[in-house]
Amino acid sequence: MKYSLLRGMQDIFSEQIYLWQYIEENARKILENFNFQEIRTPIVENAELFLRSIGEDTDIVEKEMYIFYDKKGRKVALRPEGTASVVRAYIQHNLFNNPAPQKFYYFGPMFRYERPQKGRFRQFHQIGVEAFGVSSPWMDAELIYLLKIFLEKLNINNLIYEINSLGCKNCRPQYRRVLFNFLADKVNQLCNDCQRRFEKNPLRILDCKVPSCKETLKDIPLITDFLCQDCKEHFISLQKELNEMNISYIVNPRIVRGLDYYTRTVFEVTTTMLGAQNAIAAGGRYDDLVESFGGPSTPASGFAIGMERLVELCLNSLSLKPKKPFVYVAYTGSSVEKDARKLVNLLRNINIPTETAYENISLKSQLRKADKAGATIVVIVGEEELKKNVYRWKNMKEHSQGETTLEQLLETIRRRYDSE
RNA sequence: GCGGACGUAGCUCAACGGUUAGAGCACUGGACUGUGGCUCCAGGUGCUGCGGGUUCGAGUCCCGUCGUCCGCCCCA
Repeated sequence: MKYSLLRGMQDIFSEQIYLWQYIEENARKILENFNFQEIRTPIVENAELFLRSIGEDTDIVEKEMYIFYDKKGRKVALRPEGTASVVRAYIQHNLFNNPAPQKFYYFGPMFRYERPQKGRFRQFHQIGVEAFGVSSPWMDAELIYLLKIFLEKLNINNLIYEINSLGCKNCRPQYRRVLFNFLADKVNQLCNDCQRRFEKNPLRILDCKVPSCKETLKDIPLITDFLCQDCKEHFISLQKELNEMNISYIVNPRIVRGLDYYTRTVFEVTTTMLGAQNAIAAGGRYDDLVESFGGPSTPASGFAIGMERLVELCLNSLSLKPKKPFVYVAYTGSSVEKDARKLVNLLRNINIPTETAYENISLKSQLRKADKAGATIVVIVGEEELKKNVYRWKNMKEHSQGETTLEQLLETIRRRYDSE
């Protein structure tokens, strides 16, 4: 083998692709019921777009970005996530002039240069959703509700929904100070990772899993006790609305997200089925991001679902029947090949999935192929039958066969196919 | 970025450092000259991931590299 897949990349085909298509079709249907519109943004963008929105001190920016320079020396990047691009598009096309809310969804590949594991790839895919112009917690609740009915539609249960509020630019700085003071004299009792986090991103210390840190930090101040009045009310309303919608969730004040732009609501949907990569969807509110990119002050909220992880769960929760041809056209020799070709095209033109051998091989082989392909009806275009102006048909499931005229053949196939 | 395991046929896996590397499933053809599945027969089933090294001799031992998996970091 001369060439093989780059590390962390994958080919998606055969059984898996049916799942991908099924998931995408269902996502589209549900998202459009909620009046989200699809948006397609480029995979390559100015690197600064991501560096500034995600945050310079985050892992994504520090070690995971695919950055390179194009022929004009522009610093560009493969997108590591979708929100920044949609925000860019929202501002660039003045979509804030349209009536709020403006709601978008996208499917597509994202790129992060990480060490691959199960459920973690360098090119991975997300279904993303972004809603602009609404600050009401109703929108946050709606996003979580949307996630829930989508995942239920895919028959995935046993998921854990966790929410938190990270406050806003008014209350978070105060919390940071409290946190800093609390941690200042404990730093050298913490694990190496936490000591590093203390310098760079103290919030991350909250979800450290090292037992000794957990012990040292059991009385750590929590953001939820320091929210300003508006943030507190926002968070309480969100919970009320989730209750109304019968969504069971956990308030986890230790959830912090890996991107810096979040404000107020953040949430995660996790599973215990995927090992270390347990997050299957996550998102939150980012009320300051549009303005920080030069747009008008615009509240916004969104989330992303990890396709590969979703597909992994669907392998257990769904069993899809593979796509098969309904009719297989076999023929008995080169003298009737042209007639077979005509029939194949005729069937396809009336939307009957049809397969054939394309080559002059024995009838036995053709029937074998028809069987392997899962065709229900085989039509045999035979020299003897053509002399009588009829086609031979064979029902592979009922083990019956007979001869019939072209019109009757098409009519019967049509009726049988439609009743499947 | 750090630590560990693994890599043999399309797939699942065997082979004490010692002949020409095997089994099942799948695949192709035939028995059946114009009729699938079942059975039987015959067969590609292969640069043992790749490149070096040790050795009389390497699928096996060593080094490098590529890839997969697991844990950490982190994330979807």
